[in-house]
Amino acid sequence: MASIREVAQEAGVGVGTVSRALNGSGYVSPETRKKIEKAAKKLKYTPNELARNLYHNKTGIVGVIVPDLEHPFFSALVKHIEMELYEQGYKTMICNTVGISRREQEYLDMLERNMVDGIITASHGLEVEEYRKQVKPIVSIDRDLGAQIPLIGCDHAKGGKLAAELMLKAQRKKVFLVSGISPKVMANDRYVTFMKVLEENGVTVLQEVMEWNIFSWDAHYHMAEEIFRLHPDIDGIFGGDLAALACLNAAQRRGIRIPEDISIVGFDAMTPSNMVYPQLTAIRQNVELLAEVSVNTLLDMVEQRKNVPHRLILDVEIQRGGTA
Amino acid sequence: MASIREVAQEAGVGVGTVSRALNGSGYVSPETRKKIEKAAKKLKYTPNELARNLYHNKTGIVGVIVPDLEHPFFSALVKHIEMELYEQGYKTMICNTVGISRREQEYLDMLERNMVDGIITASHGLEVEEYRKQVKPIVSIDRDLGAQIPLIGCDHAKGGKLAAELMLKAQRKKVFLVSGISPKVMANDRYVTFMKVLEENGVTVLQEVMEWNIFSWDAHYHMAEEIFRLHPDIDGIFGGDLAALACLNAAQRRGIRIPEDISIVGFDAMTPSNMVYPQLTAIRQNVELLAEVSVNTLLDMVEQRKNVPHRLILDVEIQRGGTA
DNA sequence: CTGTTAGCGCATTCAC
DNA sequence: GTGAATGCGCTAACAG
Repeated sequence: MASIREVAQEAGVGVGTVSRALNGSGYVSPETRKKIEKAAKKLKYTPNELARNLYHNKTGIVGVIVPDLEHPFFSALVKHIEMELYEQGYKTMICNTVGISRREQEYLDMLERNMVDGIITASHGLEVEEYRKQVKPIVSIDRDLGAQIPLIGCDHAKGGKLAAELMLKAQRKKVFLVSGISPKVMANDRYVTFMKVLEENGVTVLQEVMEWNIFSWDAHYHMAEEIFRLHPDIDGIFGGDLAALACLNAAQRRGIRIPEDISIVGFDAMTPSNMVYPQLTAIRQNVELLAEVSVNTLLDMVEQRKNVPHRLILDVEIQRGGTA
Repeated sequence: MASIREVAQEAGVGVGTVSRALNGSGYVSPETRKKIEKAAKKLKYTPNELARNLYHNKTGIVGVIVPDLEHPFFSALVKHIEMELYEQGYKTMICNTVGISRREQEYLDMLERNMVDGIITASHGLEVEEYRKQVKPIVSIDRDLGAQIPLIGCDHAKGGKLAAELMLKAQRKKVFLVSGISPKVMANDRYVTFMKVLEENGVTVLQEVMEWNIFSWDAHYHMAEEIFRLHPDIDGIFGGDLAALACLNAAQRRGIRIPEDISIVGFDAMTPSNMVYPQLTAIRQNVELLAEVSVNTLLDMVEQRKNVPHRLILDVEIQRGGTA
């Protein structure tokens, strides 16, 4: 509540001196420093960060945009991003777009209004053009927003290949692929590669396309039920963790033996994939690393530390479970 | 980049007029308004929110403190809090304390420095005294921080009672309770009530106390393994969702039949409880409502809309699954 | 109806 | 070494 001016008055010095003393910038004689510190303590002085922000035109806040915080992948991603940002002295403002691209737009506006110093976006409802207009720091996860905006993601193609190989090893013949609908995101690569590898080896691949911004468990479960109803003869399933888990559950409910009758492979390998029995076999992406790299790339831009690379592809690996 | 002054110059009017025209406050003649709007568009004027914040001494940001964003309950809670805050025109700043009370303290400091207008805390590592010092709006979830700070939580006692009744109905005789260690949080009530009801009915209750700020799946799983190793003869388990799911998994791995041999009941009934097979029987708290009430209570304080109640207890209900 | 002025609280010149 | 003055960009009160 007390301002720097009141402290200066109390200590009988000028505001400039108080500022220097408390911030350790510039020279202040030991005695006046003592006086100032005493005055500050007496008045319970706390610097008003809003004034600082205005002066420096910087808030130390980074915006993080995700489609759904309740989704295990995004909650883990945000958690690690927040921790990394904290290490580097930044705060995290979060936004759930829940499929509403207007919300994405509003966050971009906040960038322009200086409310945040930069943005990490993992939600992709908005047109690329809107992003291109921005001049301030943005980092994109899993979707190419043009040459000006760094892109970070995992090696989806390799993930698709690994998943396909698991199907081949288990000698599956009729495999179901649950994929997203958006060709714009990198995740699409894993479906393409998965299909390509399997079809080259004479395996039939059926496909179900889900709305790419539907993340609810119920939606996944209904889809799983439909898959088994319409295609009772499939012997393999590949999809995101949630889709895979929903299929596992639906299969168990129907008494299908796993992995004898069917192979199920997920993608992400987040915590819930370990909660089920048997544990889900899945392709794991390294969320911690993804968060760390995203944050550092963004802060390189914010603080103009160095030139940032345009795209970074992180490795993936197999989480061996009991479903494939 | 362009400031209000430049717009005023471009339009050939004063800054006050520009401010009024663009904010819709005060009267501006249609023609000057046109001029101003044209000038603003030409210069791509965007108001700098930092200056506004300084003037109003308000940021429109609410801080949300949780122990672990990756935990299903907290990720759902934060999601719904964020959505509700958004509806009311506020932004969400988040903080993962991951058990480090220093982080909680730093967020309280931000309150004092005016970086956030208020705080909703669901993390309880810090001493109550530190909270009591604060004069700005704080709402606490699940822990009593004194008469000045509104407390919101669910009816843990009823939850414990419902869980106990499930055990009684299944005629369990030796039940294991996985509880947290902190007597300061409301969650403690459910353990107390659970034990009380069962012991009154002649059921033996064993107990394992977990570090209350450990939320990792691995920790839970190891604990579950230990429980079955040391107490192979138990026929019932009650604990948080994660503990219950870990026990379910460990039981299935050991070939224990569920629910024939053992009843497992969770608390929270978050999404992962539906992913397993059979679906977990659990006590559900209404996270959406919890989020909504917390936000509204806080904003009542921030905007001084009305007197806020000291404590609010939300109802719980049984999620019927296949494990009890 | 509109232009001018005075802060919001702080940090940084520049004289002294 | 230190104090006074200037400005960050905006809003609101006050003249005109």
